[in-house]
Amino acid sequence: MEIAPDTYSELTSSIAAEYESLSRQLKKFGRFALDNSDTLALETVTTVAEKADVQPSTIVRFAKAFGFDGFSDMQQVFRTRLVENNSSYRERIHSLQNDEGRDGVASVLDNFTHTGIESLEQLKLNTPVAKLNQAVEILKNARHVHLLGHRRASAVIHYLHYALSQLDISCMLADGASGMLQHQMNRVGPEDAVLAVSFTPYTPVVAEMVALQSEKGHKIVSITDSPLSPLASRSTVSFEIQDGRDQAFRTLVAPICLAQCLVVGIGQLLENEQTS
Amino acid sequence: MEIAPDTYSELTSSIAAEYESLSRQLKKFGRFALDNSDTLALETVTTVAEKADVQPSTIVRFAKAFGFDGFSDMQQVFRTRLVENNSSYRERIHSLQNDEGRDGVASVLDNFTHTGIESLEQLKLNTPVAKLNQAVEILKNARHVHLLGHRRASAVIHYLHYALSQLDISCMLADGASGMLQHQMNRVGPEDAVLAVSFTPYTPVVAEMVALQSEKGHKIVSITDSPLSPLASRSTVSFEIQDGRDQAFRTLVAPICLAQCLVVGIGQLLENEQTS
DNA sequence: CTAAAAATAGAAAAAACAGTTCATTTCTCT
DNA sequence: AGAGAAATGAACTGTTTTTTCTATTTTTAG
Repeated sequence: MEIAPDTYSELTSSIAAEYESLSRQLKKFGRFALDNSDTLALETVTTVAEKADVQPSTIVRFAKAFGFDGFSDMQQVFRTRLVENNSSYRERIHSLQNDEGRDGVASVLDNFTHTGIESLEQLKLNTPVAKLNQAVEILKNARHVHLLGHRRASAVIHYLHYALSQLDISCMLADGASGMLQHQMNRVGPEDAVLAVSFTPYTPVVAEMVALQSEKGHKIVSITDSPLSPLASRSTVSFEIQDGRDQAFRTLVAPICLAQCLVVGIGQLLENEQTS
Repeated sequence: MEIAPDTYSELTSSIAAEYESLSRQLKKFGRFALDNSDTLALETVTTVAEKADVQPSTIVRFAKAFGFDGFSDMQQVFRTRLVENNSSYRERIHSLQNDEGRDGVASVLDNFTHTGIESLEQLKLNTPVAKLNQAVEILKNARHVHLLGHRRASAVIHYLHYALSQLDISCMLADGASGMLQHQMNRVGPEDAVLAVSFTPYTPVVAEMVALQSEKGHKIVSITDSPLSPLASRSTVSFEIQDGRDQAFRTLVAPICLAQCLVVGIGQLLENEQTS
């Protein structure tokens, strides 16, 4: 490496490109640097070294390996980034929320991050803790958890399938693959729980299944988008995530976040039981 | 002044409040400090002194007048501002995190909504529009889009599968169901594109598949979490979503949002073509 | 207008720091 | 398995940086 990168993105590219040719400690620090650019920008070598759990000399060697004079020289790159990042943020605030001047795919990004943030704020404000506790309790105690959701909701279901399995909770996708939905749902027993997810326009078959399971008296936790949803009235606990604005900006961000909360909530409960 | 402000906004208020009672040089520097917070955060006393056209000792006296130990102590306030401003942490924290005393599943909700918001802000700030355009272009022009992702990433893949299908884009899940991954990937042709999603710890088989497809010269768009990811180097376009903090709070919120941006970006392009 | 008090500038002392050197460990190739 | 090479860790050194101190200037009050 002869010539030092002079922008942050050049530096990350360089690190990524030469990563494999680096030695053990240099790799370790490279990873740290990419994940902690703020620290690199502000702290002293000694402090950075402590946080990255390497020797200060390693950091200087790292810097030299990428063509810098030393740590301070490299640090400039991280500092510049911090300032520029920051000023671009201010500019966006300045041009209000509609982000004038950004169009095409850039405005799409702005819009979705913005509505995503809004919907997370709504999620936090509108989700009753009692419901969360109830749902977590039901799911934790279930012999099997059956995951029901089609179309948009299938993303949420698949996340739950993965995450619950990690917690050693027995769960099965009722995704209707190969036309087996009926069979999959017939296996729900009285000690099981159904976790159903569905948004407008509610897939009829999902609504039917929920109704059926409800009649059988099975426990149902549902994530949906309105108290008027066919899922809401039939469920033991239902979370209604208001999507707010128009259909064009309906986002899965809040449902995914809620799903994650449920999983971690269960995880905590299980931990507590183990330690006690 | 007895107690030092510990946030930037507190400091500005203090300066404003006591401005009139300050001496000539202290006023001069106070004004400079308010107008050049970046300089204050990054440069040394000597440098700041030169730029502000005062003596270093003046700056130290200024700092002490506002209750700090000295320059370094005061500088911390400017530095934390630089970092926190980046995620507009301060503003959001007021609306979100005031809920101390919430514990159990309530604090889980608070934490995840909070980190979700942070990661969406990071997404918006750190996603180069050029990459977005490039990715959208590739996916739109592909004969078939092959969706590759396991474990946590499968949620993203399933969302994409649903959403791209809605746009009448031919896409196929390469989810490795029934051990068919190899076959599924063999069907990728030169006019196709692969959309791969993977996060730490990268599923080896996914990384292998991406490497293989890359060698064949096929177009690959990837969503991952670090420039050092095995996906990043092998892809035509790769989005690296910094997860920031510790594993416990890794969230799918940003990847899902990005996926949605890609889909809508493609949708817009298709619309424009129809109308023209 | 003068004297005392406050503020300021410059320099010198103290502290912190980056970068280097060298002994030790780890890796690699024969 | 052993010798040589490369990488690593720790202490050390020369600088830079911060802070304190003092002489000088400016301001204020009698």
